[in-house]
Amino acid sequence: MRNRVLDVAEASFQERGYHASSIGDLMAAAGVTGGALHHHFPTKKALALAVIEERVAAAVEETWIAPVQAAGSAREGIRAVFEAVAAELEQQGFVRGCQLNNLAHELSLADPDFRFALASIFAAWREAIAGKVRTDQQTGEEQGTDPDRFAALAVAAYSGAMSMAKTAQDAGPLRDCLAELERRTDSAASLGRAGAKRRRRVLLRPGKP
Amino acid sequence: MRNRVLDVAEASFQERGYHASSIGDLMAAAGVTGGALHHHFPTKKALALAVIEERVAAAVEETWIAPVQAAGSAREGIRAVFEAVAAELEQQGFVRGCQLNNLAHELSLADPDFRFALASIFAAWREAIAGKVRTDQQTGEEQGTDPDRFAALAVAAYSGAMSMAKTAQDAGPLRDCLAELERRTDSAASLGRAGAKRRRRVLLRPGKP
DNA sequence: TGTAAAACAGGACGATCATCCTGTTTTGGA
DNA sequence: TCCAAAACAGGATGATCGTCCTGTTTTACA
Repeated sequence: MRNRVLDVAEASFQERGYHASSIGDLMAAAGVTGGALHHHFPTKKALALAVIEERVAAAVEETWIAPVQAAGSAREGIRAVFEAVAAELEQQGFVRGCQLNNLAHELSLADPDFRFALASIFAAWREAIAGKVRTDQQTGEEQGTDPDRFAALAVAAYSGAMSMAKTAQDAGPLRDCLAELERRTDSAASLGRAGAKRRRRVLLRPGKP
Repeated sequence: MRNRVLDVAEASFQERGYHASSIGDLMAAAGVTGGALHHHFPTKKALALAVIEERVAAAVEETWIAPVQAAGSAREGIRAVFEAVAAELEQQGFVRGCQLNNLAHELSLADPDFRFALASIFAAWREAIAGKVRTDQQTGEEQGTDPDRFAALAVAAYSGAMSMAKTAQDAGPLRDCLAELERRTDSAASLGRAGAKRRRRVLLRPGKP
């Protein structure tokens, strides 16, 4: 029951945002009475904090941290995630945006507790990438790379690309940013590999809302 | 009077967001009665649309488009904007975030009218940078650069860095991303210029909220 | 099996929200 | 000067919000 509430809250917060998600809507969607919800989550803030700490953090872990750590290198991991997310968005035909960024924009200034919880997820995300770069460096790669700065750009590029993709309802910005990151990587590594063909721009069909 | 309403709405939307800004609060802050506000803006949506089209678009024009077009090159313009914004944030000691991104996250999925208005601002922003790159290319520079992809990455990196800066209340991500973008630029251009010294991390004092 | 705590039901509560209404004042052109 | 339109005043209204309250049921353990 508690998990059913978290399920619908997670989905509603991502699609409608925190303030636009009313407790009544969540109760109806989860099939839960007021008393039950109030028992597990005394306030709406408590519910949102649980969503952030239990669901958003897990989503970042699943879609970013684990794949990057499992990849052959930080750069390969980043490319894999960008491509996987872009492909998923194009397949489902709708861009809901990044859960972490959506809530970060709406709640960071609303309450310090929200901000701290969200900031720690950002920090873990960045640190996972930076740590992977440091691992790569032990094999002689990425010698000229500052791990923290590299991680900051990777996270920022993804977050910003998702923001554009959500607004345009088009996964194009993700593919553009990945291509530009890789082109620069190629040049920096002096590989001189020919740039990829110009991708076709996929216009997504509008989704549910 | 109409402008006074737009002033407080613009500020409140950026600091608290759309849904958390009540008409009553805006009326009190602007010193405007309900009748006056309803005369100029029949609905809250109409008010937000006016803020987006008249104020947010102007803010992007002022802080990004004009400086980039006035700069010696696209890369110089981008660096100037990143540094100017980072310096401003550190000086005022508080990160309110990017107006466009804040509203884009909260409103893109809420209403198609909002989404279209926000998407056109993103498009103008990207096109201004891409256009500057094309101008640079006429002088022989940036031959290997795809203007649209380059612009996408610049906008995404800024948007994402601002998102992190807002959540961390620290301008560091902006400086990190700029440094990483420039390092890659240096390598790509084979200039071999020594990387900038590691910047000091400025922890901003908490602001008003 | 007995029992205390946890989990859940379902409605009540005051506050706040966005909108709309009927008037009054101000403005600008004839 | 006249007058119609725009600008503004200020309260009314119904809906919806988040929270809380009093009971009932289920669970876990001794």
